[in-house]
Amino acid sequence: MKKNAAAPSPISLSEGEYTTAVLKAIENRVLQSRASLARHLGLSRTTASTIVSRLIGLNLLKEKHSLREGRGRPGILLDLDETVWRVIGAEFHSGFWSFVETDLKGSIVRTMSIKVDRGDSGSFLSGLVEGLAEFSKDVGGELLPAFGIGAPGLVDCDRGLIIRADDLGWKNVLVSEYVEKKLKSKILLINRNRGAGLAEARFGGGRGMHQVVYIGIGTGISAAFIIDGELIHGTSFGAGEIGHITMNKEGPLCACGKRGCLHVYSSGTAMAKMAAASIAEEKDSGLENKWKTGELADGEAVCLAAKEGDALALECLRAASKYLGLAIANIITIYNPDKVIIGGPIGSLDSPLIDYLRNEAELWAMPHALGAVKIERSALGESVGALGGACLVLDRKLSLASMVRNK
Amino acid sequence: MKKNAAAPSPISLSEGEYTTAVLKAIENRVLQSRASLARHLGLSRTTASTIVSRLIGLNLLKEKHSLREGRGRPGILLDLDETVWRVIGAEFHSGFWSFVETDLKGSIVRTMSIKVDRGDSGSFLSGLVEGLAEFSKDVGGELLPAFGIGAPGLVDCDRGLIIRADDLGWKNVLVSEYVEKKLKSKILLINRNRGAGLAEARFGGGRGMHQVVYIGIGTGISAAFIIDGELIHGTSFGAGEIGHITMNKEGPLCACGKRGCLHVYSSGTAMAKMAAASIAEEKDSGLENKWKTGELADGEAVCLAAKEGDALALECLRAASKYLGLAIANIITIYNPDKVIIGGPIGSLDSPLIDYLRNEAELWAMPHALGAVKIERSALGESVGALGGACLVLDRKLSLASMVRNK
DNA sequence: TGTATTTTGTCAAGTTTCTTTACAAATATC
DNA sequence: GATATTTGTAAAGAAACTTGACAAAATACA
Repeated sequence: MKKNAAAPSPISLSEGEYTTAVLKAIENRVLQSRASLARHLGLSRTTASTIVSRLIGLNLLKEKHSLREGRGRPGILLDLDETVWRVIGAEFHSGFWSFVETDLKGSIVRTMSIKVDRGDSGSFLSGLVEGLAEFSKDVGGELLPAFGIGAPGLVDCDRGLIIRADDLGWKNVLVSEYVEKKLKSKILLINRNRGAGLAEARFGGGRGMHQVVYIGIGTGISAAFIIDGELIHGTSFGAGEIGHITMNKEGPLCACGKRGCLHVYSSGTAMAKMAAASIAEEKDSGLENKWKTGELADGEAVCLAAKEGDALALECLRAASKYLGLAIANIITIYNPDKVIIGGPIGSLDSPLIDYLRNEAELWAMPHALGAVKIERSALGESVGALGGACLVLDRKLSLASMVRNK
Repeated sequence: MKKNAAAPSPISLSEGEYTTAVLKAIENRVLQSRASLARHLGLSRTTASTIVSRLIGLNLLKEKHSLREGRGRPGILLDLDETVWRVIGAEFHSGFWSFVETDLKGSIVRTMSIKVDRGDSGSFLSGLVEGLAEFSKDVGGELLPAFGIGAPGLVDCDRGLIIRADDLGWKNVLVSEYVEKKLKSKILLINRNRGAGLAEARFGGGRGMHQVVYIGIGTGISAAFIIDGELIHGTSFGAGEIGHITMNKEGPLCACGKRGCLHVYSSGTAMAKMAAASIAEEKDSGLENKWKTGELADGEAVCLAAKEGDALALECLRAASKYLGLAIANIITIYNPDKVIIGGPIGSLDSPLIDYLRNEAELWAMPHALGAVKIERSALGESVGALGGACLVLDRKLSLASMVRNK
């Protein structure tokens, strides 16, 4: 019988519904012995046992010490097996490719960074291929056969392409297609800020939370919304673009053509401009020296100066917080999350920014929603965007691991 | 063997994973013959056939005419069976309980409305019980044994209680517990505006859409976010409370204690106040007459006057749209929906409001997100909140129907 | 027109998945 | 130390899904 040529791809109900459920339950640290898994998932102990055996066989789970509690025979604790499989994620950021190798628990075991010399999308792609090939050589375990990539710009996750990245001047960069051809390995693409948010929600301060909002502050501002560990993409992969919400219709002109975007008030770029303007008015600041000696006073420099107590820098942060704090307050009111994580190159710095934001948000958010939320600084380090890429691979660990083992 | 007393309720993987999938596929009008269902869900034709037989046996599906297309034997089209089961939903609104009876497709076949004399939560509850008992008598089919209720205020859907309803002065109204005791039937509770949004997303203009935003405009303003037909509740059931986002820190004082909430600019209450103030300044308006003869010029009256071309009323709508349109623009930018539905007692009126809102939103939303969205007026009629309640019952139609048939 | 081709829906038989029943092992309680 | 309780696994049985076969109902083509 010939197969229907025009057949749509089947809606896969995931391989072994219960197997996925068991893995998820253990990841979420809900319950851990075979018997408690069975109760929790409404399965017989026997079935839970056979599923666990299969997962142990795939090196996805392992047994830990016994759980001594209650009356009868103690159960054997189960946990993700972080000793065998390894995952590679990558992120492109300000001219560099960063790579991370993680275990199944999302712990980073190795990193690498390479510079991409030119700014065109071709160099971006070849840099990625070379970096992945190089970085894959020294993997300290078995590699799950996929790479998760955090890319700049508007990303079509389904088709694996960058629809456009305006600051870089790119359009329709077919990342997955190109890299998959070169490396014969599945490529999973995501916007780097959404990836960072996903990583924070899964492995950072958002762990175990219900609705997480990640606010990434760098040269721009971007958000990610994660519900029960799943990212909200939006209809055309644009959910989270808070940098260009309008805070003030009569505000300064933004690069996007509109007036009064959040971006012109609270981004790293905005902070740097504000500092420069103040310095031009010859206010006293530590930044002045650097500025005069030719160093670029970017948003990060302003934050670090603020941390040292520099009055001018503190004023810049306070001004930026007024608008971003209000935006966060409104997001809390609208969306009722249980965690807001402030991250990105600027947001994750140890500066007074987080306190300013919290104060401002507490002033304007609705009490009921405010009572349910915690606003925290990012807990994960530098490579969080690449870790976000790794999350995409980890989502598929069951099918990837069985693919490797069955061939 | 005694059951574990402290056992948490099992995560039911829904009864028959594939059965649910088949029902969903037919609801979404994706595919309709047994064979195409099988392909779509990755099942054998035999299994699809047996599942369909069971669903037909439960009167959830029925066969329609044959599908004549392509080469071979034509498949038999399947559709929801709207002739047997009936669902009852209810909504409380401005002192009235509204009831709807619907079929499995969410079509309203009968309605009823009763007045609740007093404003206390006791009368609210007894009115509901009496209304449900009364309305259930004349059901034109078999009743799915649950009632879906759209209630005012902040609703805990899991526990079936109104946490609080500030405008009514209620706190901790245990709706489900009370009604279930009286009527021996399962009660499913939801906030009436979220219910309305859910109904619009499922059966109104949001049908088949990915991410729907419903904006309900009445005396207050409230939103609902629906992704793939599922409502976003928020961590503490507060998602959607856009009435109290801050539009202007120096704005007028709101009843909530903050300044410049969307509520004080764009709600029905705000429109009415604006109109009254303008009339006090003796501007010319059709409203003036009604106002002077003692009729309350509420937001709906303002909208209707605006529709008739009244200059003063038009000005009120335009002013209200400036803020609400901006809020909608920002929601579009942040959330990237494919449909924004303007509803509620005021939003669903045939007035110029929708055009004003659209114009304003188009001015301020990010082009990429704007290109993906359509802003439309509510398509469903009056009883949309009660229909939202019915949605909750329809979500459980499989288990409810099999419960009835197996006992 | 008649025959070949294609696709659907269903039956019977076979496979896989999950459950039930039973039991040894490991701990707490009395 | 005896009893009660809970865990993990094995063997047999039940349920769910697949395979292969076939009649039925349409189109395509000679």
